[in-house]
Amino acid sequence: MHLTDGLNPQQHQAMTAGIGQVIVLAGPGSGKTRVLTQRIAYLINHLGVSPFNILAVTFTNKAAREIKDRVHTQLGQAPRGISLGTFHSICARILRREADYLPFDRNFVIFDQDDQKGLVKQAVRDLNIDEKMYRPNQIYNRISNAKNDMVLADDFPVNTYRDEVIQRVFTRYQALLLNSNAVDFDDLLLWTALLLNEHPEVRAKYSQQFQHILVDEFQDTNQAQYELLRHLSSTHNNIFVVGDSDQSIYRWRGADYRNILRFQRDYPTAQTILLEQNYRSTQTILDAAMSVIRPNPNRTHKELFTDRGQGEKIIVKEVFDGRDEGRFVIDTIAKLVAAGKADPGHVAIMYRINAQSRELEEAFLHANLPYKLVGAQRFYGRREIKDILSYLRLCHNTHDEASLLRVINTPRRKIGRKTIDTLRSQSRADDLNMSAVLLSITSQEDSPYIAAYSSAALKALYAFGEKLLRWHALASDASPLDLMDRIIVDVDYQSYLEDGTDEGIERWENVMELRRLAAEYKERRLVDFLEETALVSDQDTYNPSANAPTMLTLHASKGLEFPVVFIVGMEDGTLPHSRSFDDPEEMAEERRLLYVGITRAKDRLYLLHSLNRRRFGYTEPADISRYLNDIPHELIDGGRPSGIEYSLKKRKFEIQTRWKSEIKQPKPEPIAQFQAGDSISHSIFGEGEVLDSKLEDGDEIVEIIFEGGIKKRLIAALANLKKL
DNA sequence: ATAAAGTGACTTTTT
DNA sequence: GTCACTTTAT
Repeated sequence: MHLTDGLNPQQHQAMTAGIGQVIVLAGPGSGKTRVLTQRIAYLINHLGVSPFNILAVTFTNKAAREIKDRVHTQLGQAPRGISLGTFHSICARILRREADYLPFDRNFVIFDQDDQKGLVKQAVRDLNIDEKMYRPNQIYNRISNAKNDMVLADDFPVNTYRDEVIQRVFTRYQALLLNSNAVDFDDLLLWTALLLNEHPEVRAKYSQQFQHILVDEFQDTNQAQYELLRHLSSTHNNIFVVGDSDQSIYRWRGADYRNILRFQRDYPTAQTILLEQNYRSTQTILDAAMSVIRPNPNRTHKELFTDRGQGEKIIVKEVFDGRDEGRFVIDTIAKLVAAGKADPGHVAIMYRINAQSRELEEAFLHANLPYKLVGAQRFYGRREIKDILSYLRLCHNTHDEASLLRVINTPRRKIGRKTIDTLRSQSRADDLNMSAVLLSITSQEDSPYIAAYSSAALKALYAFGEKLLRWHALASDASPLDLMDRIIVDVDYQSYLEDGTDEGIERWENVMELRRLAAEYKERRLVDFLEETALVSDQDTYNPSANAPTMLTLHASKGLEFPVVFIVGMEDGTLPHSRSFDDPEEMAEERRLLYVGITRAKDRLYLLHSLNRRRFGYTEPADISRYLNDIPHELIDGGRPSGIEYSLKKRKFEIQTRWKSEIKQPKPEPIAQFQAGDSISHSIFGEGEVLDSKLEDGDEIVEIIFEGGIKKRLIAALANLKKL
């Protein structure tokens, strides 16, 4: 296949643009990834650029992988030597290589958000600041925002006393990070930008290597990332960026879509290319999307068009509450599938906040239907996974206090709070870190720290310290897998997890899953394993296989597409979220968020709003989202009235009475068919014994222990149980 | 030193 | 209603 096959004139223009600065403003579904990959292939094949001289940056590993795969296909071989990855991973690599210039060594660990919050808390405590007044969470946000804007602790703007306190915490926090030989997520970008800024020779080196720079999702860059790109392109100014300011949804993380304007100002000779033709959605969906985004101020309108035709109208559905919402979604999917109009795997259900997934999940569980969840309780956020990774991190870099604190008494090994406090104060007094004190106690008979402990405490510390020394020695040449196995055996992690509950078994299975991942790093170093596990994102957890509907936040939906999309919770307070009400910039972002969601849909779009919404455990009446009124009636199925004609109170009443009459319908009261002691068989789980059976909400819930000791709670009407 | 019981914040979105 | 963290009891 020739490189230019199937490209429209604008895409072709972008691909073949000369060297220099190019900005591609790409509407949703306009083939921007395609342009990016073909551009890379073009550089290599037509301009004879060595892959070694190309840098392509994305925001997620998934996007990076996708581009890499597609370039591979395009070229017929892997682009060897190309630098292609997320901002964070590219920066981590540079920092390790250039550690000599930096205040940490090349074995630094990367602190994730949990570690960061814990460290802020630590800093607050160290300084004897009231945690109630100065919430670590809030301070963490201020610090993170400052770093994204390239503001260091010394330059932190102080306007109030509170700012002054935050500045002190910031300073302390940064010192603690270095004490652990660690950097946080924000530091990866910040340190790299500072490094390039302050060391012309390093800047020249990388700028000369990366002769051609390509950036995906440019609207999501923050100040640090922008400066980074400026430095990296400083000797040649060959920079090709792709973005869409209407899809900028990470403002709260420091992203600034105005970087697009800055780019055009900083590079007045930049070529601008507009991609407006959409290859994904029906015209109806595009029209709805445009009607939602149009009211945003200060934007250049893009007229999205497609040759796919009008397609189906949009369905707007009012439901009574979250339960009703879930039932409607499931019912509708069932009907579409039965009619052969969609596969379950073609469906996405999107919401504003993660908490909304719960009621939807319950609906699926109740109906006994499978689903996929993106993000939420992510794999790498699980306790058992963090435990094991902390062990590995600690072995790799013993200075890592966050990891030490996590594992020093997990599983319980009689090292309690008092012992840990002593360890901490000793380390602070001598300006060391806690591991250094621990290892001193372990390996030096005349260690000055020994006297402070009881003999029982000393014994416990000694036992752990010795293990740590052995693992640390192993860490330099054993594979990640071997080290992990050694640790798991040495601390008997399995019996710690498996406490006889289903949850314990599940946790152990997760550890085994991590073990499988580690096994893939046989030929690679521990540091690579740790780095890649630290930098996976929720969005990377999306698994397109398995034929089941996907639930995800609107944020997580960016970059994906689905034939059928449900957007639930279209209510003022949820979408737009009430936290955004008082800031016009944030309100504009809420619109963009909905715009992103709508434009994920290829064929069918359902917008649901509920009359009642659960908040803080209590159900409250909710108002329809203002955005629904911006969608013209003719796009909506049934020509449903929108705007002021729409009488909310009347509708509320109708729906409530309808709902009541529905539930009043005499449903035959089921009689419990099973009782404790019955022997039964199940098509999947095999034979088992009933432990308990009770009626809940008109369903018979049976608790069964199957052969092999697996306990399950099943709904009798759905589980198809046979009495034996 | 640990397990149990109680308290209070929290819900926006995440590399 | 839930989680994480703190206090209290053993």
